[in-house]
Amino acid sequence: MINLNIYTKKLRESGLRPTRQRLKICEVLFSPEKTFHFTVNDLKKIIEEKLSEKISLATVYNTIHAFKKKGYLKEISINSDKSYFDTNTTDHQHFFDEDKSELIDCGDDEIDSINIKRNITGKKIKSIEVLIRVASDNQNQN
Amino acid sequence: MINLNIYTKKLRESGLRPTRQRLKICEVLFSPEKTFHFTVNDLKKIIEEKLSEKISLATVYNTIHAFKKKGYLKEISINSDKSYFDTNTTDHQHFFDEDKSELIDCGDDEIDSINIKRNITGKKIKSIEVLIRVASDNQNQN
DNA sequence: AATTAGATTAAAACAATTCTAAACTGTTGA
DNA sequence: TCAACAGTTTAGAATTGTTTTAATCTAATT
Repeated sequence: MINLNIYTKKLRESGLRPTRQRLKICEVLFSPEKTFHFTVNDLKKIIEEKLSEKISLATVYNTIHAFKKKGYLKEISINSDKSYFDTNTTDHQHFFDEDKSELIDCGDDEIDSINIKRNITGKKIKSIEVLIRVASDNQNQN
Repeated sequence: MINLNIYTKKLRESGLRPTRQRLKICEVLFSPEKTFHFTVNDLKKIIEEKLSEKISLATVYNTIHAFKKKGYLKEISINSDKSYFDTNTTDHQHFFDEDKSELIDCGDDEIDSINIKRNITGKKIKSIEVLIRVASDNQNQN
């Protein structure tokens, strides 16, 4: 399998050994042509149901965290009980569909670049995150 | 006390009866000249320590939620274990100081207005939230 | 004052995440 | 190749923020 080396490399670069479970995580995260958004539970389910590999939550969490730290994954800020991750690590923003609790990418060409005219003394900007909340027109918006 | 009527009004408009505990919450939230950011625990502590009023978490939560629903408070999206609220309900954005886990207001004049060039079919934009993460220059940024 | 609808509370329940400790496995070096 | 070690997996326990519950209390209404 051609991808195995790529996965192994990503794992090693993240400070992790390539184990059976972790390679399955890589398969899910890094083989699709398209990037996607997921929660930890989504990922666990995919691995157990589609790839028939038993995996514990702890393993999913520690691998995800290492990838995030290394920059192979991004975490998206939403007020939600769960954490959402994105396999697209390039600079881009998101819509959040409140009806479906689902993230939608917002291309750089779909939003004007953001210009911040202020500095916090002694601090450096680490990231600029934009979240555009959307919901169906006719919805109760409590 | 002049403010009592204002507090009572806000509570009633939020569908709540003005009780001793809730009036204390109002005192904390709505009497300061300046708006501020807080977590539920911050609020509980202030009420118990500064105003010497015993209050249960459940009461804090239900009151905060009613105020949020009514629009008297805003919740800020941060990836954090806790929820952050803002007594400033006008349209504005935030810096998040990762060193101190602290929100800082970003005035409308400090950021260019955001222009989204895309519509999600059948959906309406509910809000546009910008979070600018900052941290001290020399910090390990794991 | 009595009634009632809503509020308060401590404690239990809950859900996401983190931690733990024991069993297991990849890696290294003899 | 194999022993030994360091890192990994796992189930389950612990933790944390938040929500729910059910009993008691209180504000509003009569």
